[in-house]
Amino acid sequence: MRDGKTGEQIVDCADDLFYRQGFEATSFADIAAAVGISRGNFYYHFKAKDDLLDAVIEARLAGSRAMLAAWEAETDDPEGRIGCYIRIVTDNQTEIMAYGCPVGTLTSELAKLNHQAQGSANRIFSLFRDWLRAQFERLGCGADADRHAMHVLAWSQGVATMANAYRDADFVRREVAQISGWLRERAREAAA
Amino acid sequence: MRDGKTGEQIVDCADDLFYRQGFEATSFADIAAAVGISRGNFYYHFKAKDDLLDAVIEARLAGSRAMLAAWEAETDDPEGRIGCYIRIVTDNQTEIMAYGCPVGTLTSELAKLNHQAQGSANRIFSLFRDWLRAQFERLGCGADADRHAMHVLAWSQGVATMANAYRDADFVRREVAQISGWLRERAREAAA
DNA sequence: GACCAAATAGGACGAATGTCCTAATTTGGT
DNA sequence: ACCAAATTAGGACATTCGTCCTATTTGGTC
Repeated sequence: MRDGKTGEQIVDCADDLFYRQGFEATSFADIAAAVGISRGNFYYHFKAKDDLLDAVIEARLAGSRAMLAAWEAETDDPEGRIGCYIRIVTDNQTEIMAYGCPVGTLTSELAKLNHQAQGSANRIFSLFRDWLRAQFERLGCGADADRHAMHVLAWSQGVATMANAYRDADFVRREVAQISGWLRERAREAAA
Repeated sequence: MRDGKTGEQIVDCADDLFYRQGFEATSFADIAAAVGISRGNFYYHFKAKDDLLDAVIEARLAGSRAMLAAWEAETDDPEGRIGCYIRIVTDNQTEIMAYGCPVGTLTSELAKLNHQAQGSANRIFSLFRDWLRAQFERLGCGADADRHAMHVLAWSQGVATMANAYRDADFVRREVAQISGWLRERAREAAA
């Protein structure tokens, strides 16, 4: 499973299609057409669709970890790092306006399907949550760190949902400015 | 179409199932079993699944209008009315933690399916948006009224998404308290 | 060049889907 | 009691789905 190039191509294409069309709405035929292989060849690499979903979630986890590492390399300042997270919504504006947040829309879909992979998908949320909490702790927010992390997560999810509904780039910019102001205040009050 | 009791029962059951399972994941067999009619009888009331979706959206619009009217009857105070909207997330906590926001999850799903009813579903958002804007205008927020309305909408969507992911009632309460504080500040600065 | 395991293609399978058709039943007015 | 219209039931339909099975091809090793 997941060996060599074809396995990775399947995961990459499935990742993309799951994001743009949703998990259930994406069939093996869709993925096979995108990769350029036959449907039958699928079960050599993944013995079920759920296994493919697991692999996609694992890939997203790895991608998210790499993104966090890049942000950590970019700056040592906690406020700046949290700012990196905030800027996701503007950096990926086009995709978010078209398809929403990859994490939020997947977890919502899996929750409705009552799918076993709900827990795995939530681990992506927890990855960001824990990382944000660590930054808020370094900022000196103490016991409020996790609450602030949840607040920022919820903020990004709300912005993504409304950006997807209204495709309004100005709204996204305004919200980024507003939450940045909130973050600055948290940093100021923690310094005191 | 939509005449008499059976038509309404179909819409009610479909509304509920679309919310709990999603639109695409809900089949005619599911709805027929819930209503207690045969699958074939369906096409006498709705000639296609999309027509049923339209009827469900229309029913949700009507329900939302009724809710707004109830809030308007409850209090004349704009801040109090906006507070009614904010309290949705606690009043419907159980359902939201299990299935998310009915409006947000539907629009997200339809966006991914690139479904024609996207526009209709967005009208539910706009119903609340316009109503909230009107309340902020009466509060004296002037040109910021629509931005505040979008902010409150995004806030509720973010809270619903995270509540759904983590099923954390305390988080919901904290966020309600926080946005209520924000609202009070907007009222205070508008009064000045 | 022979051999073998890995990888791929293509089709078969049953189940489920949305849709449509027709016959039976119920309803309401005369 | 009767009839026409409204309503319902049940099955047929083509299609698509995830899954499985079996050949065939590929690529490397002696």
